[in-house]
Amino acid sequence: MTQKDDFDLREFLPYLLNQAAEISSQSFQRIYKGRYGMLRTEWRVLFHLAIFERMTAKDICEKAIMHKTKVSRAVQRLEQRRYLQRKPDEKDRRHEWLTLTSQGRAVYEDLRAHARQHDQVLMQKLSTEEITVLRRVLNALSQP
Amino acid sequence: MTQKDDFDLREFLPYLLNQAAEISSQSFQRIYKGRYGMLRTEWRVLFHLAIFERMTAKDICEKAIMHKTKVSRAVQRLEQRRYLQRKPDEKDRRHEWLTLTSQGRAVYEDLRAHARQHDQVLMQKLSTEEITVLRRVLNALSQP
DNA sequence: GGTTGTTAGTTACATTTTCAACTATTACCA
DNA sequence: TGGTAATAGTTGAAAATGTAACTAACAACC
Repeated sequence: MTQKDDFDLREFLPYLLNQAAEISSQSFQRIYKGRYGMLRTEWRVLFHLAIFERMTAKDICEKAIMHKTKVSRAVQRLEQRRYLQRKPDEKDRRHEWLTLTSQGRAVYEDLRAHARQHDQVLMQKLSTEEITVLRRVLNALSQP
Repeated sequence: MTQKDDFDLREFLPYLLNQAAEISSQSFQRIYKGRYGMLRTEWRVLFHLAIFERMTAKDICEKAIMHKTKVSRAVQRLEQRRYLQRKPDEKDRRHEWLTLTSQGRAVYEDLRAHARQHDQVLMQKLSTEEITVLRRVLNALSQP
């Protein structure tokens, strides 16, 4: 098993990004899955609602770059657990406004604390300059 | 939909990494899916075999950080399409050595050309220094 | 030599995700 | 006004993934 081809996977950005994303997600998954039995789609929706306070499912799709069926199902499950509420828009009843309940907000605050801690650990592998560059670059790459 | 919380998702690394990985993967996915109906697991296995020439499924699991069932199924599908061959190890028949067929290699070469081109496009968004840092950092984060 | 443990890989089943079709509501425009 | 198009969101079936249990082959130890 010696390398033959001159193409180096470790330079191919989609591959590298996936690898890093996968690994950094796994440890955080243990937290939200272990504590609340949540899925990745669910914590993402929860976090967006906590941060933006009031959004429609469409808003979340765009911000989080998630497909609408994923969002729809995550919202359903969060609603079942009483982490969020829906209110149809009065003027355009195709829209539903989503907000967290106080219970949902409590879960968020707990997870946020863990997220911060989790990030600290990851960042210990990096210099402050690397962190700055990384964040800037990832944000740039996230604009499609 | 205005931001309320002081926690910025755009600083949370697992989130950022996922977002960037997702977007950068999508355009490449169009290529391998569109041209060969392949899945992400499959192009990854194909690329590993092309680069390392001869590996067992276990080797691929380790290099690519993929679960063995994913690898097992990707190998099955690649075999069905005659992209790879299996040969049981003579000395230890629990191992199977995997190699690409010439057909598999041709597919790889085609995809590799697209991968390079795809990477060029991504990198146009970044400076050479950012690219260097990004690769280094992603490799560091990929070590679990 | 036979029992127990380990390893490589597969399979079965449950959970998630994807894709396409669907409903309900509003917008557009002749 | 009426008819078509567009939009927000949901649902069902198919595909993919994750988890755990499984087989087959070898190792180690008594």
